[in-house]
Amino acid sequence: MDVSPILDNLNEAQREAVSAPADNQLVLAGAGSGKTRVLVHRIAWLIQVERVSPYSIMAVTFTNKAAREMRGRLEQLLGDTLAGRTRSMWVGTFHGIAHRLLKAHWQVLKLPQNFQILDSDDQLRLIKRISQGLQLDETRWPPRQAQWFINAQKDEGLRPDYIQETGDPHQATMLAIYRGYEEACRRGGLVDFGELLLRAHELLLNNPDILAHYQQRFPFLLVDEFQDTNTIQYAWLRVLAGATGKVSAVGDDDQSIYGWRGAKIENIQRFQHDFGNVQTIRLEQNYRSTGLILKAANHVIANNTGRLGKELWTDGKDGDPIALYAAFNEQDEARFIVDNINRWVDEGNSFNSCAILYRSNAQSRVLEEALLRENMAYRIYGGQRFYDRLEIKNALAYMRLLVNRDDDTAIERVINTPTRGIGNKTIETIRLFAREQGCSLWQAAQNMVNSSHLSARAANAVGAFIALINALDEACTDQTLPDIADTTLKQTALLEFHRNEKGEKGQARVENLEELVNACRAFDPNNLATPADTDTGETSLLVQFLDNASLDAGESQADEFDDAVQLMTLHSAKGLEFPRVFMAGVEENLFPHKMTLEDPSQLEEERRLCYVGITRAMVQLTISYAESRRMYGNENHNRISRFVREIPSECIQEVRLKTDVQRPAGFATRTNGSLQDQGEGTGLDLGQRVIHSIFGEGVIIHFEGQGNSARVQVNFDNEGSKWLVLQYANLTPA
DNA sequence: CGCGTCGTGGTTTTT
DNA sequence: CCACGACGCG
Repeated sequence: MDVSPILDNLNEAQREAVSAPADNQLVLAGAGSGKTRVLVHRIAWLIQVERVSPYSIMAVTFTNKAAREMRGRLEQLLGDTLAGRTRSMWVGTFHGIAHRLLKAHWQVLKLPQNFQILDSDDQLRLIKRISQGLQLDETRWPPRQAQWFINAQKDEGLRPDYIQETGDPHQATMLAIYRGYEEACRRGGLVDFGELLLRAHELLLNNPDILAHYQQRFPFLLVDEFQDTNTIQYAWLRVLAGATGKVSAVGDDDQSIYGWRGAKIENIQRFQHDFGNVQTIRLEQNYRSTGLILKAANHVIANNTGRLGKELWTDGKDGDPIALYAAFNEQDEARFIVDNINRWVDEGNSFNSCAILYRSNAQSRVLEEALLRENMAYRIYGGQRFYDRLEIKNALAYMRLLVNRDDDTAIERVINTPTRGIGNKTIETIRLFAREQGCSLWQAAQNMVNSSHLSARAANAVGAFIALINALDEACTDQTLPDIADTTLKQTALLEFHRNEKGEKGQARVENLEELVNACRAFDPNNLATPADTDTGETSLLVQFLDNASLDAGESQADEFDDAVQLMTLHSAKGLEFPRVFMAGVEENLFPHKMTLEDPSQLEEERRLCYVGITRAMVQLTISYAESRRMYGNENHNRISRFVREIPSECIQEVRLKTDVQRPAGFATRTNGSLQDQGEGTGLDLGQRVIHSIFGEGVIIHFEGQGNSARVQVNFDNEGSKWLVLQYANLTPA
């Protein structure tokens, strides 16, 4: 067997990981160390050298993107040898695979065959209704909090009956909502994300024959991003592996940034204990960043305790030092970044080689405004995803009703969208009736139209709705998926409804709806992140499409190929890399965020987030912070983040503006603005302290325009920042 | 039912 | 400060 294609071009550690004995292994893969590569080559090794059938391999990831990438690269690496048999391998997300198990064993689980997946939006709506049903005051018991509670319990594998009651009234209320919610899900055949995992776990735990089947089928399990597994995922994996299954766990404890939503970094250590004979391999050679960037990252993360220990290194160049810029305020910071991008692009680089990373989404606004002012194309990641959009969810709700009339969440969503005279009053009456009868809203509505439970007008409207759905169903029989979508949009008048919406919003929504039809046309069940078994022939294309829409929300935005600056939070940057990275707002209280300062473990997670941020940069990293930042309406003076202080000074070069104006103490010397915007010839300078007869003292933060129209933005100590026309402002240096 | 006003809350996000 | 949701009026 010629193993060279599998082992060539791997470094020693990678090779060791790929060719390790077919046993349990833990691969600690540092940022940019070729993790996916190792995973993919490991699978190839198992198949070609260890002669493991692809049929016996399961590979689990967290995101659909990662699953798709893995499958793609796998097919690329051994497409020929496998001759299409990659399909028999299970590659997917935890949720996708759990879904597949539930679909295969719906009868055992006492689920309706076409159970629907509840996304977090649907979940929240449902919880709201449960709370209302329990007569709870929404301000005292915020549905969001209940949702958080329920999901946290499910992540820990806890059903209501297993939760220890503490006698705490708050817990009691949350539990009551949880119970009501579970009942509603059971009645409606609804399964939320946590439930998918929980059920998949229970399926194996409670059915020895089924467990034995899967244990035999999958003697080899591979898990990506192991540091992100939560309690239930870990438990599921452990059950599935049993005494004989071999697990390759790949992850990086230093990049664990999802503890706040249940990920258990400890699972890595537990894995070493719970699974026998674990060989641990570290991938520390980095192929992404320059030496100084890696040095900075290593020093920052070294401040965390309890690490498994890893140090990135490169045999590449040291590269440029990290640039550090002290901005006056967030506007100045944004302008600085934009200026730098301009210069970078002037040097022949592309816009999409630049990423601006920030801790919280609120920071993006100022940055966007600055980019907009410069007419610079940008793309924000992590916005609303395609299948999460209101208009799309409405359309999907209609399509769900075609599959299952008893889907209450779907009815709730569209019974009066577009408006058809079924007001809140009527809906509430139907809900009440349904609750009394223990039936679905659809059944209740049908019943009430035929009896005289409703006013003539309401009965008319509800009857029309029922007729509409039935007629739509009829019209869609035997139609292709895109035709079903198209017919739905037209017959329900959704398209019309949004077309009549005023403003650009309606326009965008119509376009999205048209895009939905395209998505239906392009839908290929064989090309999913987690493809269904070939033996699920009973499931209609429509059902598969709907399931996929719930499990894979689609990329947040199109225009992937535009040359645009990339904006995103540090969290969503994980796994990505960019030649030029700007980390903005690196200040105490913002990053680390002030909510984390009290708790050492949360603070360490912030530090890992910083580590993730630094290691995104390939060529040049620029860190900036603002000495003054407007947050929630008032001015904040934050100190530079402790994380910056953890970077060795030889890795950093402070950016200073060339200027000879004296600065008041406390302000870093200003640097590098674009020259025409610095108020030349006005006797004033950016960053200068000035006095205004009415507003008092402040600092100049912007210049704009020339001559008579020249304006200046001054950040006044007591009045906030204001734009003034220079000619009339009568500013004197302080 | 649709629009306006008031009040509140405001890390991070995938599935 | 600003965005979103609840509530009340025409």
